[in-house]
Amino acid sequence: MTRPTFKSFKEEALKREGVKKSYDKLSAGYEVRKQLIALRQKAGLTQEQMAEILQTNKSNISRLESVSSNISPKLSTLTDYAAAVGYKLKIVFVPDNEVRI
Amino acid sequence: MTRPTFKSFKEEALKREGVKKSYDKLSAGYEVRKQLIALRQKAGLTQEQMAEILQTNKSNISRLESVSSNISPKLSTLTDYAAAVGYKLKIVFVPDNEVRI
DNA sequence: AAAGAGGTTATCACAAATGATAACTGCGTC
DNA sequence: GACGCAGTTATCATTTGTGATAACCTCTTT
Repeated sequence: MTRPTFKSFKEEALKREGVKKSYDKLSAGYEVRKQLIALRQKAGLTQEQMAEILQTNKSNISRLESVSSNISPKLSTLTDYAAAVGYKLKIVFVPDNEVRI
Repeated sequence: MTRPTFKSFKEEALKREGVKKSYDKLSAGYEVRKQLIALRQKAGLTQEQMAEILQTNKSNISRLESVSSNISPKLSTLTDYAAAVGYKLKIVFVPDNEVRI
């Protein structure tokens, strides 16, 4: 065998992609939404008040927080939301060493 | 004074928003892009190889990584990118206790 | 039971991110 | 200098997130 180069790397990558595509988008999104709700509630705000601060409508806040929503928000949307309650966003990339069955 | 309620909270929030709007979008985006590039390079991949894994084109990868780009990527875009190099995304909300002049 | 508060869902219009193609730069190599 | 490699930039088409409005649901209160 040659040393691990692009071809093998790509296969591994695609394996990850394939297995986790739907799962990831759901879980990542799910976690974020839970955090959004928690942040807002900790600040003691309603969706409507949140909407007022962010100069939008409560329905949009609801959609953003909604777990069943399968939209993938923009980074700036999350940043704005966080800023509205006095937080900032930190994006961390963690190695994905999970065992695949 | 009454206890701190929505009105005062909103004023503070808007202050944060106003001061940091442009700054935040730049800095947050800037940091992320630097991380993206670092991740890809650590994996020893070119933009073109990255594009192949993600089944897109190298120009799109370049745009995503480009610091001068003022787009705000979708969460799923970052997640996919990270997954391609064996990482997952963790989004942390940190209190923004910075001193404002 | 009527009214209000808090949240959800549907829909439409609009803005913005992404996909795709092509042309270009800079750089090293032959 | 021609060639290939890595990355950039511009442009257009398409997809998708977001803004806005309205109707609805569930509690709670009166």
